[in-house]
Amino acid sequence: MYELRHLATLVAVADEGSFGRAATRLGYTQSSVSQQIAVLEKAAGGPLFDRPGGPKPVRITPLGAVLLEHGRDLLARADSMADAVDRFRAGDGRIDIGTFQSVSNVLLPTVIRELRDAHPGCDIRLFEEETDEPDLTELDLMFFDGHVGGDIEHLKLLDDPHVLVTRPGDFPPGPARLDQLDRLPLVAHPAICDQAKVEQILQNKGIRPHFVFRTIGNEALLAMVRAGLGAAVMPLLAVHQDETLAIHELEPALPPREIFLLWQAGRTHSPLAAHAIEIAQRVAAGLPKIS
Amino acid sequence: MYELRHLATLVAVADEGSFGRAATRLGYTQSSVSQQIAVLEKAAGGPLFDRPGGPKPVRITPLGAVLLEHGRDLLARADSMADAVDRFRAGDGRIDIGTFQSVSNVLLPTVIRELRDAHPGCDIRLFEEETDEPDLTELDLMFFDGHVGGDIEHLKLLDDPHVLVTRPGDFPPGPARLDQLDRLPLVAHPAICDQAKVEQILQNKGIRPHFVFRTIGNEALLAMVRAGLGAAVMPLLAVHQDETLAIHELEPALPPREIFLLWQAGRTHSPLAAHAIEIAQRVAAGLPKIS
DNA sequence: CCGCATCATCGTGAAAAGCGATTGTTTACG
DNA sequence: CGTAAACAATCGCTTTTCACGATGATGCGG
Repeated sequence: MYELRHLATLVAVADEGSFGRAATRLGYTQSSVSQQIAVLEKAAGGPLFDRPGGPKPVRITPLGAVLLEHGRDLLARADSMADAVDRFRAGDGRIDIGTFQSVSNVLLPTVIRELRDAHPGCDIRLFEEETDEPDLTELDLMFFDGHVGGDIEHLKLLDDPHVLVTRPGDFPPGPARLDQLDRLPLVAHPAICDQAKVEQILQNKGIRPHFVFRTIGNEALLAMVRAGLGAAVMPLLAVHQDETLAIHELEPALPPREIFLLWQAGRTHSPLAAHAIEIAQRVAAGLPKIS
Repeated sequence: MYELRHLATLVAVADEGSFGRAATRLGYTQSSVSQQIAVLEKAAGGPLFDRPGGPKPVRITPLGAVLLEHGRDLLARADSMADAVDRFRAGDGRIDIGTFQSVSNVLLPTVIRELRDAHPGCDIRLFEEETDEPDLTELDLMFFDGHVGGDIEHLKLLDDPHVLVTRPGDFPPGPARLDQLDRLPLVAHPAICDQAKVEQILQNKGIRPHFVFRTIGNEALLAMVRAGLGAAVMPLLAVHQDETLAIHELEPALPPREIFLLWQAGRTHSPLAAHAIEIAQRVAAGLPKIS
């Protein structure tokens, strides 16, 4: 089998026209170059250079030219492979991140921006699926608001408290008592993932809000609140806060929505993924609480 | 430096999902595969596979995927290189042959046909230059009608006798005496190469033909003979013999045109070139004499 | 005919590749 | 819960390869 080292020697000899000069260029001795060429010639089945003898430069044979042409190509590609590895280790490369529309309206953009700033050459791909059973096999990382079975490792990023969102005049300022939700007209997310858990808890407490509208879109929910259709119980991070809306903590507090970062157990992270995890953790820790 | 052997192992492990099965496939032992991957991992600077332990298959890491992708490409190209070498040794490849219009009207087509039949995949390139100083540096072989200085090896293919060509009625059948050429209207090649030597000899003997037309084209010369412009003294091989022309040997014979096959001294021939030399020699030996 | 430049070859020591056996770990199955 | 099976890592060892320095062979130029 041909080896790259031998081909590098072949190229050096062809370039220099001399075994000795090729040896100098490569940091070998002349005899070593002779042997390497001999190995190649045995593998190729014929002489690769004509040795005129004396001070005349050696000349490639037709057979040698065949090997030389392919050899140069191979070496160039081996170099580009080494480059690709170096770039990857430096943080370049691709990362596939899974997310959910209902999550990370606040978190993800910040993480992505920091990641891009740190690794300008990287290729970040986002995959958004609304499902209870995420498929991590094709992803490096995934944001998710709950636990997941299987061979998954998870890192808890933050607790996102549920709040009541109303029009400023429709509800007395300050915290809201949970039982005040009973029979209240509410808009909310569809009853999947985290929302399902919230409604289960309310039901267990005998609290029956009146769900008048459901949508997956956070902005649509808030628009409905502004339009007076009803109030909203939703995770704080899903609320784009401004003066047209009033935020009320709940008492007693509902269990917060827990936001996790997931990845397949036992998997070695790319530098990019490792950095993304670190950034996500830091950004999550620095998020403002209820304002 | 990465070596092809290591990359082949990497690919086998990735394909098989197991160090042991990769070893079986490659004819190694499992421990050897472990070591090869370890070498690669040291070169790449990180793990290339996640080893879950137990019967679970090993899985490529992102870093490993980078190496794997390039490695497959490199190995495929190394294979194609080995193929190219094999094909070359079997007689495929390219051959560059130099020729002259005034030579090889008979010889070259036969040689080319035999060569193509024996090596259907080969690439034969012909270079025709009318010059007294042929340049062999870019050619594998060259047909030529004379000696050449420099580092040239030569193989004499055949003696091509000079003959007198006339219209059947214009000259008594049978051999012609050389002195009969004196003052005879002749058509001939331009006075270069072989033709120059012929005219030198005639002049030394005091024989002064009357050259009424010169052209490089053999067919044009013969057409002029048919048209009655004059007779022609030319090498036999240049004559397309038919009943419209009469061929006369010369007495005493002029030194024949010698046709050589030339190549640069000390150069290793490709199988194709070696075969071409052998064919040319055989075809030349089998050529018909004066008919 | 003798230096000069060059490549081939040989002997030696070092590095590596490969192997077999063993150990440790994880999974699957009773 | 314990055991067997599958698997990779590791260790000691042998064989092969690699690289070197020295020496010999060859063709060229004065």
